[in-house]
Amino acid sequence: MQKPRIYNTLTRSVEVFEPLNPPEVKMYVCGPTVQDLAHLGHAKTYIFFDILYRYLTHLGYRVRYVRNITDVGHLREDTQVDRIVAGAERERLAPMELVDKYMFSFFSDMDRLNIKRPTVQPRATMHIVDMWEAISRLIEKGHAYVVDGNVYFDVSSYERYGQLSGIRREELIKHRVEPAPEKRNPADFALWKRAESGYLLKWSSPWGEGFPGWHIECSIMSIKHLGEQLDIHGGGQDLIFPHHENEIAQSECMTGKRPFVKYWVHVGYLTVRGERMSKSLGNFVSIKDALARYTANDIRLFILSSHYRAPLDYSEDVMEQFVEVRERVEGSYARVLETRAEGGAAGEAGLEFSHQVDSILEGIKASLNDDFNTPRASAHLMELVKTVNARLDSARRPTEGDLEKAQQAFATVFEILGLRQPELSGEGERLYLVIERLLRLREEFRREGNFRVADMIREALREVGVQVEDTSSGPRFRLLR
RNA sequence: GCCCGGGUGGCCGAGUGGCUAGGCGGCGGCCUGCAGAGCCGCUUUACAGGGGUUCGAAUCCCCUCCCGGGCUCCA
Repeated sequence: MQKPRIYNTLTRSVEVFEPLNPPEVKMYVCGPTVQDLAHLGHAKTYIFFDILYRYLTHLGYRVRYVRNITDVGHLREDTQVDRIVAGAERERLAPMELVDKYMFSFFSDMDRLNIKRPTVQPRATMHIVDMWEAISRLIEKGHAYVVDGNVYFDVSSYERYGQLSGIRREELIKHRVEPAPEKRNPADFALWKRAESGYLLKWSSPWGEGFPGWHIECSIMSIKHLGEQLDIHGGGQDLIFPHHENEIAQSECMTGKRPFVKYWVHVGYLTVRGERMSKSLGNFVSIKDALARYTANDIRLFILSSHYRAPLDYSEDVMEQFVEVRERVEGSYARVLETRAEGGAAGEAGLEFSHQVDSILEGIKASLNDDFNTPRASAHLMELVKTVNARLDSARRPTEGDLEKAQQAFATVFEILGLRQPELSGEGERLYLVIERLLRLREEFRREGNFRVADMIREALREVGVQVEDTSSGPRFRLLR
């Protein structure tokens, strides 16, 4: 079996993927801070890791996939206020009410995008005690120090600091924001912050009441749920520095084991008119808004269309292109199912057709093995569509074997890429029966040559989103979105 | 300022030295009562600009222009 190759941010090169302990794969992906609605930028990252998860599973790896929920400890730079606390004030909710609201909203978004649920989805607030045990260990080992109820990581105690981001140590002395004066070094970062009286989200600790720093949670949760060394750790490119850099420092100092993570994987930004989609720029589209307009498959095909490390520019014009793509892909698959339901000619799959389909599937695997080149994989998917359509259209009726081959190929590709299979009779059998009766009636008019009435029926159905198409084997219809 | 990525045909986007990316859109053909869908063909001597290396460069080197990102807020 050809092994996949993947780009490792740590080495800045594409490497052959060899997990530490095959066939087991330990994968950790940084989840969202649940303070607000998730947007399409989040979707790009999590859809990519979903494909990574699906593909490695398809190859036979046993993947343990952990994606956390950050529900505390993520400080805003300007105010030094926890983002959850800030969000709670904004919406006049208790902090944990806000967390519940957006955590469940996020889960729902992920399900609707057909993103598989990770093995474990731990929450930071469920690991407070684990965090301070780890912080205590770092203090004992001389990697952290306490000042007035705050605990900081001592960056100078870890000589490899900067390895992931490539930031040089002398650069770190500079700073944009006035650093907390009690820090020994401006680059030191908080492991535990003291909470002022009246602060809503706080826990008691060996250093007084407070709350954890943002970076420590991912070290703790990944080690707790996956062990001291991971195969894959990923997230958006924005997390390379400081979040992941700090995670490496903490984790390796804590466990004494190196490397903490074998492959660091980072996903490029979703942009709008060239600029990064973000809350602060106000150019974001929430996943819910996007799903009100487009299907999950539209969105997934769009995201698949560029390489995961490259930026991808969002616009409605481009989305419309992918609506067309999706209709073509789903249409081809639906025709296979329909033709199969009607019954194909007896016989095995044709040799040539069979070879064509197999080589397309090989092409998809080869593309994914090559640093998860999903644009090339989707080009192969279009090839499958074309090949299958041509077979369905040909004068020689497709055999049962052909149809089964085509259906299996689509099912495999859909599963790996996480595309939802179109359903032939989804919402309500009765709707379908009504449409069929109408079409039967229309056939009668057509036979009589009464095309005026036949076209009226077709147009009326079109107005309510039912596209009627006449084919040599009778009329078919599909529901438009 | 320092450090990373980028600039590919009307549009989106693969491609790291020779071999058709793919899609969307447009045009034409086949099919069809018409439409739609599908298939075939064309649009495609595209690679920011200028030098250089090479038998050969979108791909390697140098310079210039432009864009985005990171430098302790972000997936």
